[in-house]
Amino acid sequence: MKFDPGIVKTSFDSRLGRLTLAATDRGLAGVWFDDQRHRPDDTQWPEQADHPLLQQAMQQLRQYLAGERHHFELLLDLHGGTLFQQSVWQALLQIPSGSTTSYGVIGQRLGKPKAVRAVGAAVGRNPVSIIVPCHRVMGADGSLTGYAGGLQRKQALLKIETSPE
Amino acid sequence: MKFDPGIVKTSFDSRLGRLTLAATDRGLAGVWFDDQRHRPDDTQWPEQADHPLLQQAMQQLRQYLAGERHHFELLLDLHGGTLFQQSVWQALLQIPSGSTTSYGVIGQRLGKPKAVRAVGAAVGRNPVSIIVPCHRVMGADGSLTGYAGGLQRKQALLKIETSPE
DNA sequence: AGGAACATGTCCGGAAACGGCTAGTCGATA
DNA sequence: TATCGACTAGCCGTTTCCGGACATGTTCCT
Repeated sequence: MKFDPGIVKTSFDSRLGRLTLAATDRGLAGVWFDDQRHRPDDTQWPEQADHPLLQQAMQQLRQYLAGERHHFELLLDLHGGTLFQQSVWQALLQIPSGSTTSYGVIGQRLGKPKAVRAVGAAVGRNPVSIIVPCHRVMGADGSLTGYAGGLQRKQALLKIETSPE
Repeated sequence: MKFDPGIVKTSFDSRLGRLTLAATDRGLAGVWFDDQRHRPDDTQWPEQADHPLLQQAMQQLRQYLAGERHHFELLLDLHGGTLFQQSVWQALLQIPSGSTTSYGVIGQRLGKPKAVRAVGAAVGRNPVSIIVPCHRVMGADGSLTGYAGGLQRKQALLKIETSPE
């Protein structure tokens, strides 16, 4: 995955582990757990903790993880990634908080009912964890399948979203 | 490769095999392992063991191989060889002891980024082994590629240069 | 005079492997 | 029967890997 040269980042510790956020001049481009899979090499990206968008994102994430917020209001930059991946990520944004769907359903919505595994792969490459809700995708039978940040975290996120208050 | 008619030579046994040294009145013109490739026919060259330059070279080589010396102070005569070859050999002299470079990098430095194979060929024709450090050239991926005196020796030389003391 | 061979590196195309899947089958249970 | 678990074979975009073609200066051989 390729990222803008003008990218900047910052990190903070959350209840689910340390998170790193990245932004381009087009919007929020990434949110990764430090130990998750498919994490890009961000060693060359300059740190800029006072970036306004990163500040907003950090605050909204804190609120969300505390159960005080259910959806995000942030400008996203999902330009990295192939066309197919982008369409999958867009589909993820349609899943309302508190509900889930399956890889097959997403494939159907994209008009490629048989590209199920490909959907799985694309979901796994989602660069903006939590905010682009890749954790709301389950197996067709409702089973907790996979998560780049570990099933533990996937379950925790779902629990936050379905908690009564 | 053509050599001066006034050339003289001498030989000695080293830790890495028997070495033959040759000098013209302009400087040290050659250092070859007896079993290496591209070795000139020196049968007609007169032996002159007490030649001062050859004596100095021999001593410095011994010190180097013992790890007691890291760079050489000798007058070199690299007139044999084409213009291109000479430019390559000059480039070799720029590589500091203890570090390495690649054939491609040398090509770029010479302004001929695509003449990589030619560089390889020229490096292989280096007449002054060890002192003109052709052994400090690796493949682009860091692989131990080739050496007229055998990869065994190439590795041994690199090890000497990177040894702590 | 002409062609092959070299101590390489880059690029490109195609083949194969790899997934955060699914639906179907087949026995083994209660 | 009805259900469940284990196993299988398709499905498909992406990534990775491998093989070939090409560029370049010199030498050696015909």
